[in-house]
Amino acid sequence: MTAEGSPPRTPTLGDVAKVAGVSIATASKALNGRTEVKAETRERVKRAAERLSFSPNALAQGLLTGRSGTVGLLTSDLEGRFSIPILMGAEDAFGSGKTSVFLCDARGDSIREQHHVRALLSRRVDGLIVVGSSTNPRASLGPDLPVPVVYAYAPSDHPQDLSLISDNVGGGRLAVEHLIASGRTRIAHITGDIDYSAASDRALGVTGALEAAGLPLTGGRVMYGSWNEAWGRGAARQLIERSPEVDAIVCGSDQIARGVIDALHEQNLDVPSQIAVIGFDNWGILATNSRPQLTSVDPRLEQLGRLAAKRLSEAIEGTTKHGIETIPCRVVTRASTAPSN
Amino acid sequence: MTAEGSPPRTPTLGDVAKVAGVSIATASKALNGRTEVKAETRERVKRAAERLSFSPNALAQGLLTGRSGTVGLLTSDLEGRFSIPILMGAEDAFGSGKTSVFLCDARGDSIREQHHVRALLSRRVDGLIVVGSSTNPRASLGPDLPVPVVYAYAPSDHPQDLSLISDNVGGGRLAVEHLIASGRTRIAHITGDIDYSAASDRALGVTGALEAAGLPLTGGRVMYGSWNEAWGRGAARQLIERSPEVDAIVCGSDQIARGVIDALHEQNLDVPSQIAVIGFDNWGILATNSRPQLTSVDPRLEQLGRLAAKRLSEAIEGTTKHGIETIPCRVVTRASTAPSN
DNA sequence: TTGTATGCGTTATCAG
DNA sequence: CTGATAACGCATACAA
Repeated sequence: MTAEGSPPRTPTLGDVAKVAGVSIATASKALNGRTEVKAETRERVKRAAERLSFSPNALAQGLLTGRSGTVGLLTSDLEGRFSIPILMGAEDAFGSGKTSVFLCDARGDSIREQHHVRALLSRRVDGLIVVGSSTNPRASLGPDLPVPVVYAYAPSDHPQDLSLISDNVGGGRLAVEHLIASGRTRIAHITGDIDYSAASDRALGVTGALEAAGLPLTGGRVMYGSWNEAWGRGAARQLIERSPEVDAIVCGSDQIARGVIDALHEQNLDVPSQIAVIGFDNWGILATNSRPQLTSVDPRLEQLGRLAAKRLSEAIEGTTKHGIETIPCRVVTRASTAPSN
Repeated sequence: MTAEGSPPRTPTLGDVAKVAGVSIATASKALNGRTEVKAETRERVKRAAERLSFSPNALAQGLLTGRSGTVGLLTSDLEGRFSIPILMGAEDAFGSGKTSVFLCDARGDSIREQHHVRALLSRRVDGLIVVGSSTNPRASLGPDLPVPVVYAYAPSDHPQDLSLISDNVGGGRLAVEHLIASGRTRIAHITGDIDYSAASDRALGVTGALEAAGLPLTGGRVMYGSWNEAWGRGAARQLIERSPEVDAIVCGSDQIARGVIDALHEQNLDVPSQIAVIGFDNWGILATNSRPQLTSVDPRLEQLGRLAAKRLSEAIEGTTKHGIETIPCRVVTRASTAPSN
């Protein structure tokens, strides 16, 4: 029982000092591992802190040091499957250290975004990560923010900003190279909305790799459409009708790939023995539930998030980069592209 | 050009006061809408603040008031599809107001969780939301935290805590009632791992509603298995073999439902004219890409998140609740359960 | 080696 | 109506 109904505030450094029988300054030095403190005293202070379950007030520390140890993560569509892995990677890269992440979802509304930026700045975040909802460039937050900003997934439209994106052209190329290595030569490409750079960039990689290998694009042209299964089904049917010789299909997304596989099954075409299918995104829940399981190009979004955290930390420390930095994709091989023989 | 190489610090209230030609105290009152300020003075201060793009230092405010205006959101599996909508709902419910959300992912590791809790407490969050990764009860953070805690999705195992969950029993009931209303009478139930209360609770609702309607459970027993498409396919095949009279299947998840529909198509059974299928979770990407589109029981996770934010705010204001609070599910009707005639 | 004093940016109290 | 001044909790320069 404590002496006189003392209010159960959360303990301060002063409380620790009192218990340890030292001054606040000494307590501070002891807990922060400064050398100018007798070992025995340090022990006493540490025990006192332990006993009170003292935890330093980060607000006070931040006020004093000018560093809050927090960053803002501004996303445009949490429900979208792209933000999440990036967010996880970033949170992870920061998490274990001493910086915490404020999460803000602007719902694609720029007013709300401004609102969030203001709130974040008011909380004196040390930096900002802006995660876009598509691969298309997005409006810059502007050059005159008081803290560094890193853009991930959707690059900023301002070249002076630092943007981190995965290499979609390279991803398309990887897909084709993987299929060729699996013995395929009559390769078609079914993808999403042409207005998305994710579609056009991947297509660029696909056609480029085919050219480099001296192979034609089966079907004669890239089949642009929508990012969903229905388009995958429809496009696959068209393709089979017009180019029955096709032996592999690069799909612009895993959803499209699911639709494609569905349609091929309907036509009694076996995957992969007759036609190989490779998706894009490596979205686990789709790829592993597919029958057969779906080989897919992985844009490594989590790694993108990690890199964003890293670059932001560097910028906070003073080392600023500019322009667009790209990270390579990789192919995750599953059953849908097994060699046909 | 500023007078003499003045350092471009972020402006403080003092700077605003100086520009406006008033004292700091007056500036504070003017900006905070206190009445004891001449209208003309207030205008002058506001313009000065505007001109300097002044934003009050939330750290200082928090230090003074003892309220940081932040909460911690502790999740166990960000990649899981359940945390995200809850997180969105919570972020949304707080977001527009004056409280910001710290996001922490413990990756299901209780050590990491403790670590995060400590960090959050150090940042003087005003409260905590703990989002579980399954519907099964999880370990309480304990009764002696200095801030209120609300558990969402996974209830705490400590009855004194407040837990918010969706009504899975009711959801199972709703599914059956929906099918009966659509003219189905020979209803089976294929669901996930029996060790998940999500499975057993929903099954309870299904069997309860059937009994109440005087109908048998087609297939004779609840078919427990795994939460994936493969099990849906396998179970559906078994079911058709053993109980070909079945005219509707309640699935424990949308993934299972996708597998079920897939298997039915393989057997040339039409959905919904011959067999209706209803899923659970209302996971958009699965439900709307299914063919036919999938009717599903929506656990309203986003609303769960909103409620969590609301309850936490109330608790922060001093009104604490205990025990388990349940929110009702709802059926989202799509093509897969259209009446057969 | 330890303690005292100062200030970080704000708000609230009180005196002018 | 306005302006000094004292906190809030902590880290440091400096004095002892």
